[in-house]
Amino acid sequence: MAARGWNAKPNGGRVKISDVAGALNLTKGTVSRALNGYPDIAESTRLRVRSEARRMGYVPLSHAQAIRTGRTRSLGLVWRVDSHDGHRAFLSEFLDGVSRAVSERDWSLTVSTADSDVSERATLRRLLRERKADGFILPRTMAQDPRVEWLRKEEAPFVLYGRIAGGRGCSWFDFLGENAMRDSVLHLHALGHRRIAFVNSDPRYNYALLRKEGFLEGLSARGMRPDPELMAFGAMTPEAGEAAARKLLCLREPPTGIVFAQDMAALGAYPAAASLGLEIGRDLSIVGYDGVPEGASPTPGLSTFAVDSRWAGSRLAALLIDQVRGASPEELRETAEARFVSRGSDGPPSRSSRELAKFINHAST
Amino acid sequence: MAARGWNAKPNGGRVKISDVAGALNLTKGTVSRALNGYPDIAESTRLRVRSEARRMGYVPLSHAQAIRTGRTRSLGLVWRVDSHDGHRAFLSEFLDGVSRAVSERDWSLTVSTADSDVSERATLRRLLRERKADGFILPRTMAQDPRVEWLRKEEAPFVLYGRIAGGRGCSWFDFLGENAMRDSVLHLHALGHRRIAFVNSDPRYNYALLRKEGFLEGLSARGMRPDPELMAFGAMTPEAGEAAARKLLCLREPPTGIVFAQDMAALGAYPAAASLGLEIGRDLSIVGYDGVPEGASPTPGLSTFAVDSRWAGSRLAALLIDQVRGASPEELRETAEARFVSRGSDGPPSRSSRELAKFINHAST
DNA sequence: GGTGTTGCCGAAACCGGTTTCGGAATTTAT
DNA sequence: ATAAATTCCGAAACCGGTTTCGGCAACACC
Repeated sequence: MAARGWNAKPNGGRVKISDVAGALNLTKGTVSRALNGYPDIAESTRLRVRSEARRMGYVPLSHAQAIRTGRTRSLGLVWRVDSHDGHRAFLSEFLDGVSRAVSERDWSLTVSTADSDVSERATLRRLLRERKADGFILPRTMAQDPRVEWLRKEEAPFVLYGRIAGGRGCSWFDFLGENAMRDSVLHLHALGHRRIAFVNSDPRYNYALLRKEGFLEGLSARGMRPDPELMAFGAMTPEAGEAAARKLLCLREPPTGIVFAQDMAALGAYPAAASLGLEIGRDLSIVGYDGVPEGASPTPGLSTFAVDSRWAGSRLAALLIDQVRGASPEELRETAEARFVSRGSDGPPSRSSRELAKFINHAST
Repeated sequence: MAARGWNAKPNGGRVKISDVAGALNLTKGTVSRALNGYPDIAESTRLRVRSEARRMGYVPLSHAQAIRTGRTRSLGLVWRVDSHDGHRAFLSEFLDGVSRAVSERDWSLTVSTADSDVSERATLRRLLRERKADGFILPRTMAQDPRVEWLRKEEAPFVLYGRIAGGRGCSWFDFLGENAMRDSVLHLHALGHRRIAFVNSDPRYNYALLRKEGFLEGLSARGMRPDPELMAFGAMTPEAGEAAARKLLCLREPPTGIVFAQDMAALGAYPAAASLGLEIGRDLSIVGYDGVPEGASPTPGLSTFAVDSRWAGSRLAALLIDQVRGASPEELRETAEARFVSRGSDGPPSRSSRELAKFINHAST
């Protein structure tokens, strides 16, 4: 029969630190130090305080703490809404990952949007000045990322979604897209493809550089030498992907397999192939990257390396919280592998490159 | 030559209220009252304070205010990630709308996710107890919405995205989906369609009920009487939409036009039609609702009533802030019309219903 | 048995605001 | 001219925590 029901809920019903202190015949200062791990509290007292606080359901008001500590126990996320790449499709899952990690630790998440570098900077500044965030999650790392410089100068904690070259003092989480690109090449080679193209995305993003390396690594691992004609870049939409695919297929030696750095671009290969009378998965094999849900719709489905955005969000939040709590940034780096999802857009080539060229010329005349 | 540069930035560089007070030879209490519109401040003083505060770039720390006022100047949004309907596609734009409205007013947005009613409730409770949000935006109003009851009991401000029947003390923003449904019927009728079906979404959502009303209203406005066989519901995905469309088309008197309550379901009509040898826009006309980007991809594109999610988010945030500031909830209700986007999936019927039935039977045998 | 240490906690200042209270100066009423 | 009411601001308490400081015991040391 534990003596429950003693708390008369005088104010809004919330249990405050002085309530806990009163119940234990301690002062609020002592309770605070006990809960925050100060060394000048007897271990026995600390335990008493902990259990009583839990029993009473005491949770400190983060903004009341913030006034003294300057920290709000909240993370900031500024989402770019101007670009139309495939990332937006993952927002829901990414947010979910962040939100879970954050909630589990009794932190919270402040979200804002921005439509340009300028407004993004302004938003970061505002959130920081008003202490709405103790640190930031920065999606889509760029090769030259102005946010990094600025946050470094402000001494604000941050984690990058995506690695960055020479990232002194930077934390990140990233998927090893280069491995996926390499494996795509190996996979297509194993299926019999000998002429493999690469459609990259915008090289301003750091991951694009890495994925290109991976693609080249795959080629050289199988003794194929890179052909500049087979390397395109800047494709982040179905339209751009379609144009790139069409251009590649109209070469004198067209590829029988194309590796795309992004699913959204890879989806453009479907209309491109259709307009040339090619069947995807037979006449032309394609492999994507990202795992967007739209990849499951076409026939055959898009084989791709799927990325777990929820996991990314979750890890980024965890890393950032650790950093705010004092961990050294450079030790907070994690990577993971994308997972291959076979759906039918890849298969043994029905024709060699030369035969394919003939077929295409025939069909289009 | 205004005397700038006087502020020596003793602490973290932030201008605090006592700095403003010091610069004006006033006390911080007076400055606070001046800025917050207390009546016992001379108008001349108020102006001096305002301009000096602006000049110095003073912005109060919301969590420092919160400790006394209990309000954080932040909105809460709990996003459901369990269901797979079309709404998730709009998250990015919706967030952008909310974020803009919120930033303009120097408020902020706390986002969390939930995957069930239980966890949503728990999240709301947590955000409220920790004062992470002064009020909530509730997406996707349900006909019987437990969140409404609960928040009412807690006396927490909230706004609904979607109307609710008998919404005593409720604020909302909503698009008049019923008008879109009605207009879809009128539009198809004007094109010559005389047998028009309706594929609704989950009737647990309140908007589904309204849209059904709108559809029926359209029928009766043109003297067509509703046929239960032509009314389906529960379709929120392409798969479900496909099944519903296929079932409708295999009726003895199939519809020549189908009105879908959601684009995501309408997209299922494409494979359904293709498998029966029907050409969309000629043999079968369809009209959707929502305006998801995927609707532009198929051939022909999906004609639909597009909803401006950014605007919705923006208005909801504005309404909620007004409510937190003291406005009466029932006066904070707004609606808007969805905008018709013609893309080709609607057209004059190539055949009558009877002829269509014959054609389908012929093709499938 | 005095004298340092050490362990542990209470008291009080503090963070950056808001709000109450009281009183001086000015205006209005008598 | 005096009393009463008003206007307007300073002083100080307050919100719910954190952090510093000092001192009382208990213990160790010589």
